[in-house]
Amino acid sequence: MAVIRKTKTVESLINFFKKSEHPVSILDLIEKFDTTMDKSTIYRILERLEGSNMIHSFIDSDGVKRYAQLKDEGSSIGKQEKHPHFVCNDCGNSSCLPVKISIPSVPDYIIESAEHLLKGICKNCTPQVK
Amino acid sequence: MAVIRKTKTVESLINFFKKSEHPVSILDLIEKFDTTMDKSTIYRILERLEGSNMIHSFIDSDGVKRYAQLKDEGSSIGKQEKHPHFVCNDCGNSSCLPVKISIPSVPDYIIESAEHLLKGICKNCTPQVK
DNA sequence: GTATTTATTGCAACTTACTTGCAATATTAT
DNA sequence: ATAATATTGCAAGTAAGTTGCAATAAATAC
Ligand SMILES: [Mn+2]
Ligand SMILES: [Mn+2]
Ligand SMILES: [Zn+2]
Ligand SMILES: [Zn+2]
Repeated sequence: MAVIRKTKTVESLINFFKKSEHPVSILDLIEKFDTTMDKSTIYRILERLEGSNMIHSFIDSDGVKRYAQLKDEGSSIGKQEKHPHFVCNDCGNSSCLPVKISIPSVPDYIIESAEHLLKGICKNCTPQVK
Repeated sequence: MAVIRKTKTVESLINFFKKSEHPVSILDLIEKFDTTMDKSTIYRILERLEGSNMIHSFIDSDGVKRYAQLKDEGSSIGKQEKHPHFVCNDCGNSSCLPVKISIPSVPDYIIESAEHLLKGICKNCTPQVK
């Protein structure tokens, strides 16, 4: 993986990820940076950022790839090489989950890694008792 | 969901799934039935078969949807509403796994369902001791 | 600083998975 | 057999993602 130059477009994207609450799809980004950068640039930058582990991605249940920042030291999730992801059935937002899911051993298969997508209701969408 | 008519194309696909060892992508099917049916027909039939629970699908780690038959009564996996899937890093074949993965409870989230994609080496690709 | 090297960008053209409208056809119901 | 309607093939369309290339901007060497 080649050097990543600190161009304006790269910095905008990095800043965006620093502030972002939830993983976003490429189309979200293309729309958001509509006037500022070309979609091919966005595709290429995301590829580089992921390749150099500054962001990570997962595949949503409809096959859409979503990108999220790699949180920094302080964050509990930052350390985890791999973590499950969550998609809210209500608002559609997704999240990185700071939990570990254990895999049972499966006869005839050697499991090397796993991807988990949990679905349900996020905190924002949960009816609250006042 | 409307009635599913037993047309030649539908029967071909059902037969194919009955014999199939592994889940297949739509593109696999389009190629396989290249001369026999139109791709739009394949898309539409798969939709109907899945809608009436005769097949099921999952999303591969590269976002590709793969379809597999719903096994019949005898099969251990047939009964399971939900099961994890496996993709071999070596041969690329995928499988339905007849195991249950337990989900830890996650604070602030209500988990309603989960999709698991395990990756590793399948039996065929495992070096065997003679 | 200036010159040099090379990564990155925007643009337009392209590829391709997937969708859609519609008229013709095949199933199913009567 | 007739009528009703689900399904099909085809051709055209949509849109996500890719690519080549010349212009530009970063990083590096001087
Ligand atoms: Mn994550
Ligand atoms: Mn399965
Ligand atoms: Zn929500
Ligand atoms: Zn294998």
